[in-house]
Amino acid sequence: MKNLARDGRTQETASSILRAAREVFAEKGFGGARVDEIARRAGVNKATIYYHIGDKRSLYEAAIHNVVSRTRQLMQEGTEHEGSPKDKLAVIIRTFAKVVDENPHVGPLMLREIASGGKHLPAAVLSDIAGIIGLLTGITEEGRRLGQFSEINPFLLYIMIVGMIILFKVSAPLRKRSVETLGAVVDTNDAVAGPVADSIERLVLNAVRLN
Amino acid sequence: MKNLARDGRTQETASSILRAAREVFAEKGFGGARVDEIARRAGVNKATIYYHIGDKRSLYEAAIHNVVSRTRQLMQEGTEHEGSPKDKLAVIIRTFAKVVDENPHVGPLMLREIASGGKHLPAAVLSDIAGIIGLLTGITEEGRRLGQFSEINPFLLYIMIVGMIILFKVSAPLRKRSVETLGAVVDTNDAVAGPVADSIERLVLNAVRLN
Amino acid sequence: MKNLARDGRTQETASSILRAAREVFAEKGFGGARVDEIARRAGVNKATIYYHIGDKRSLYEAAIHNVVSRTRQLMQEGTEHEGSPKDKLAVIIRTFAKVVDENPHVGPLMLREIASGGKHLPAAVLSDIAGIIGLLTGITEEGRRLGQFSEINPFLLYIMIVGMIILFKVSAPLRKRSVETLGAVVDTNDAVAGPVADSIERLVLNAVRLN
Amino acid sequence: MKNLARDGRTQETASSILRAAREVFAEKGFGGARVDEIARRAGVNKATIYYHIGDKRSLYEAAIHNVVSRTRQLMQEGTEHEGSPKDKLAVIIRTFAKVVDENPHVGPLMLREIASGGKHLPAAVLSDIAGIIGLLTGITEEGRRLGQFSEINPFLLYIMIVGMIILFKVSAPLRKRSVETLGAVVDTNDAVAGPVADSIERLVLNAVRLN
DNA sequence: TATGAATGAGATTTCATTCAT
DNA sequence: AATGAATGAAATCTCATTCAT
Repeated sequence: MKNLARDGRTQETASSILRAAREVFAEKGFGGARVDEIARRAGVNKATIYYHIGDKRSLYEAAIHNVVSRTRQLMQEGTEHEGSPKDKLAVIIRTFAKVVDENPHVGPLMLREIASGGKHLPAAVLSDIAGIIGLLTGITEEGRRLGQFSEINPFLLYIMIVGMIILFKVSAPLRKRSVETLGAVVDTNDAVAGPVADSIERLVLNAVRLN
Repeated sequence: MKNLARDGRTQETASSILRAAREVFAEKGFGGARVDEIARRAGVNKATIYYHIGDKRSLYEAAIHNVVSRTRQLMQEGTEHEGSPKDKLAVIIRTFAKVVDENPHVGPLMLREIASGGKHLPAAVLSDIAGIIGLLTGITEEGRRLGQFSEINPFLLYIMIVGMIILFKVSAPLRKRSVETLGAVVDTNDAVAGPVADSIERLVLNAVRLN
Repeated sequence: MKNLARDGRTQETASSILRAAREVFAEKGFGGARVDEIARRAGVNKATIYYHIGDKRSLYEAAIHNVVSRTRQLMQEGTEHEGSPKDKLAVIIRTFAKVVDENPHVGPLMLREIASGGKHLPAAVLSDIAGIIGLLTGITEEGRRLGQFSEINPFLLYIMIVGMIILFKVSAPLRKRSVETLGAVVDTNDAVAGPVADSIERLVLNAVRLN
Repeated sequence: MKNLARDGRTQETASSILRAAREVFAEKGFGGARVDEIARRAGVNKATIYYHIGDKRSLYEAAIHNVVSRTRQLMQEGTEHEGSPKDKLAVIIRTFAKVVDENPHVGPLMLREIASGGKHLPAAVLSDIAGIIGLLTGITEEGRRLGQFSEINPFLLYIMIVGMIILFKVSAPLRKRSVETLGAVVDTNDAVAGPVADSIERLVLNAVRLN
């Protein structure tokens, strides 16, 4: 019992640190994030971060890994029981849209990582990404075998899906600012799951279908 | 005569600073960039940067404005003489692909800006972006009037075009690393102008056409 | 029985802590030593050190006292039954050489202490040193009374004996490194008991004899 | 003129930093020294140390090198014009005694370095030490050729000379404290050049002479 | 008796910025 | 127009120590 209680606390501390790290790294990027602020938001002493996780870069890697591996897992689970390749693609899109809606830090985190060419991605994360691409490869191959899909580069597909969803999501503030400052008439809706995901789904299915 | 020579040198100094700034900000982001490194890459003393341009933020804004305003200008010029909305869209896509191919720092710079919600975008840059969206709005409206396009949110279109091109471009190192580390079989081609831009063009035209 | 067993274990824990402390303080000095590392080498939790011994300074003092008092005791015992002043000096030299050979941490520990002027030496240690000097004083006085020794400052004698033995001992790595890096041709033997102690003995007896 | 003035200031800054570093490292050892205190004693901002010299370890190495290379140089110069091997040895002893008297930080610095086995000595310093040992090797070889000296290990000779002088010097506070605390009757004189160096000279010449 | 977790205080190092020249 | 030197402020990281269990 004692150990359970202790482990519970430890677990809690570590995950509140990771949560805070996700937030701050997403908002400011690696270089702009301050360990001090992460500690403050996690409600722990700065040294506690070093005790539980390690230096700033380890913290960053843990945060990213956390997010990406969960995303991959959800996608994998979601597609296990689906029938047609089309349905599987749809599930992937909707799953990712939901993840991004529910966790507002996924988008910026992944985007920044992409922007720096994944130069600092730890192997674990890279392998998660490869896992997702692997999923897509399986789906497109099955689609081609069944005569439903044209030939498509799974990496391009990955970028299309993940990229567009993330970009839509993270561009929300920009869209709002455009409206306010410039009077532009654009959608200022934040949610990507729902109509936006539907558009993207149609777009993607259009893109891969045999014509 | 003296003054002209001096101005010439001044001009040179300033633009080598801006070039270095683009590079470093693109690679590291605002927070990760070091004024020291920008000075080193520009081949000038750090104080010279302050003399010519100002503080770090001004330098960042100058670098980004530089890039975005040129992009907008090229798009505008390219579409002025084109006929159909379809052709105009195609020009925009190809222009941007070319810009991104020729200036490898545009992608990361813009991506990071988007990732932080454009929180720090100076008004000048915002208005350039609005200008581009305005271009797209004009094109889609014309397309609808002519019964060629379905209704489409110009901001979504902007994201589709700009986002996919940039994402493809910046993901080159990641794709390469995937290949090396994980044996994935993906396209490791860097250039986006050409076949990739063609794919994106088809995709976009598919997306906007009336079905 | 239980208590004895417990005491036995306690004893063990405490002495493994002291052993580790000697090691680390000898290698790194007081300022360079880390309580963390001492705990690791002792195979106990850091807090256990505080429970058994106290803070870093107490630990340091315990470690040094441990070493010096044992040295003094051995010297005293060794000279109690010897006859001539010369023999007593010889015993002191050989005893110290043996102590230093058997406990490689004595040298560095004492050397560092001397280097900082004994500023932090606890009274107990100082009194042990005084005891050793007292031994030497007794021997030189007896030697003078018997017309065998010239007048010699016992502190200088102490430094000669202790200093040279320690210096020879601790310079072993430096000698080795000189050989490897610079091709110097020097003795790289570690042991000081034996021929080296013999040389020092001759030197010291030469130094104190009436000429 | 401008440049000279500037260089003068730079030179001054750097050497006041090195002077302060010698002091503090000598008093506290590497681990116990604080960069803050070195900056304070040098009368400069902490960052200035990093600007001119680098991190703490570089600073330490610069300080040691500074001291040891000067010592070597003085010994070399002093023995160039002396005649007999005996005279040369005497010069070396007196030179070193003088150096140690005039620069109170040499002793502790070198002693601590020896205590940690020279583990962190930069090559430059090691080569200075080798130079000194080389000097001694030359002298003893000449002495043997002339039938004046017995065979003696130059490294042992180095330790005898350097070690005893340093030990006498740095033990001054300990001696004083012994007197005060324990009523011991020992020499509390600080200077090593003079009578003490004379004793050491006699001792050393005794040690190397053919008997 | 022993420990994992946590932390306050302080250490080293970095960096944007200024200034005299 | 340009720079080397210098720095204040703040960043990252460390570490001796304590506490609840």
